[in-house]
Amino acid sequence: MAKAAGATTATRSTKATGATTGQCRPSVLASPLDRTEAAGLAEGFAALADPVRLRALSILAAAPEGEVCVCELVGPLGKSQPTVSHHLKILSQAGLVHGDRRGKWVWYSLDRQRLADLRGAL
Amino acid sequence: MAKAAGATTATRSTKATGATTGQCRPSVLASPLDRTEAAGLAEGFAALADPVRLRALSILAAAPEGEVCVCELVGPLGKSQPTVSHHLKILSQAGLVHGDRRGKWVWYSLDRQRLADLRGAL
DNA sequence: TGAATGCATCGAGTATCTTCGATGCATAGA
DNA sequence: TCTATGCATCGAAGATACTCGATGCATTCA
Repeated sequence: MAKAAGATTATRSTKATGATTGQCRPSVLASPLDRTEAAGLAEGFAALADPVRLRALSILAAAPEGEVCVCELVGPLGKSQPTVSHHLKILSQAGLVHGDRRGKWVWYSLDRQRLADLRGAL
Repeated sequence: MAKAAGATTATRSTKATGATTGQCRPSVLASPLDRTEAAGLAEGFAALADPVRLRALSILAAAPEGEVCVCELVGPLGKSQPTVSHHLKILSQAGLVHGDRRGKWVWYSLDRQRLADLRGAL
């Protein structure tokens, strides 16, 4: 191998990519972004990488009381109840929503802080 | 079916979810978020939903000159050259990076505007 | 022109995701 | 207690995604 052995490498000096940022929260714009931070952020964005989940989030965001039960998501999302439940679980595991059981119903609400954290990573 | 037929539905009135937002750019926080907008945003977030791509973006962001050639990404990312090329293609199709061929090398740079658009959607 | 280098594409293997019907569990009401 | 309803989980089918070795194309240099 002997990669950048000086022979014929491109002329930019992109080595030692200025690791003097001192951030506490991971950010894509912060220099190297180690594997652990990258994996954590990727998990968060993966939760956002589906139209059904994005629409579910938008419905939650637009709910007057800030929460919506599952039965009221099934219709607007146009997916079966198990599918909606599945997506809510993914959003929940990503920390983007929280479910609160009240009687027969489970009310889901947005975690705007978590959303802000992901926004901050960009 | 006859869904919310008044029988035994949850007591929140989350119908007609306040569609008076008048946004021009799609946002998850804007009310219903139609299927087309959701699909577009999901594509963008899908490009961010991989640790290798996030680390590639962070390397580009930290590059002093704002651009890095592929050969300088292979080592730090710890992936094969075809794999790195594959991820760069996905980032490129998502509009997050741009490639500029100069001689033997292709220099990739970040599209910070596109990144800002995705951030704005959150 | 010929050899070498940088990058993209192809093809294949494996893993993960999306979706649904069937089923199970918990709660509410008769 | 028995029945009905809301939601989660299970199991399976089909579609996508990640990864790499092999290969091809373009550029540079001798």
